[in-house]
Amino acid sequence: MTHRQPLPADLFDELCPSALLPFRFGDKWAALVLRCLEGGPRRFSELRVPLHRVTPKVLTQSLRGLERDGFVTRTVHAAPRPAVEYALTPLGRSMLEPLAAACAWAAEHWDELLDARERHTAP
Amino acid sequence: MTHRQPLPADLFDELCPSALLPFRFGDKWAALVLRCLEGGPRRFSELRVPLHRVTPKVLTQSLRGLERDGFVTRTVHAAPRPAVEYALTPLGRSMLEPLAAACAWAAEHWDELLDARERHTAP
DNA sequence: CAGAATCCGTTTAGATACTG
DNA sequence: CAGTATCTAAACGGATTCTG
Repeated sequence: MTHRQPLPADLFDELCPSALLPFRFGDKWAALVLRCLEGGPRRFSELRVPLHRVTPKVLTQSLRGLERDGFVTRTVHAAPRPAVEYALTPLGRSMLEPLAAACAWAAEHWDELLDARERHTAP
Repeated sequence: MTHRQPLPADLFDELCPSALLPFRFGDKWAALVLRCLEGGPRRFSELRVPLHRVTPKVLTQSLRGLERDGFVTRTVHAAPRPAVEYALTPLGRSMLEPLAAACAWAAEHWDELLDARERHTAP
């Protein structure tokens, strides 16, 4: 016996798109945005500080995507002064847990990955 | 007090790229490929079956990326007959756990997300 | 068998500047 | 303040064809 269990005939029927979703549930910055909202609602300009390397256009895109998928809400306050607040929905909040697990993994294995990458380019 | 804790000044220093990594650690199919290798080494043509919707080029790209980052190994066997086997490294295997958590989340909340998306396009 | 080569269309990101 | 508008560049994904 050279091989163990057979693979399913079509992984898309089995896993897709659910398996893909958490890894591509939006755009490049979605994960970071969600984490920024962990501590409570934030305004656009507040989010721009930690994400200052993301242009406003891209940040807006990201937020729109997350809003569309039900991860965050967008609330406009006219008074006392113009402001827009983004907040996590229960769905968005429920995503924080697997997200944190993935981030913890990354933090722990980041070095190994960099080593592997370096070894690959300069053997 | 309108707001809670302050956000870090630069999320990139704090989290990036580690926070981004698990969500974009390669390409679109990387997660699926890793899951295919969970049960043991597989040959290219074996992987093509469950991933038959991915063209060989893209699958190769994916595998090369995973190899570069130390998630999988690529072994060429000349005898008894030409074959190439891909297998998980310990690093790749360690990724399976957070991956499974994320997939479980997706399976559980997939409906909610679809609902949200539908409600958004057709309110 | 296990890809490589080529071409191509779409999506995504980023820079820059401007506005209700 | 909270974006929008434009433009450009790159990445990504896919179809097709070919090869050691």
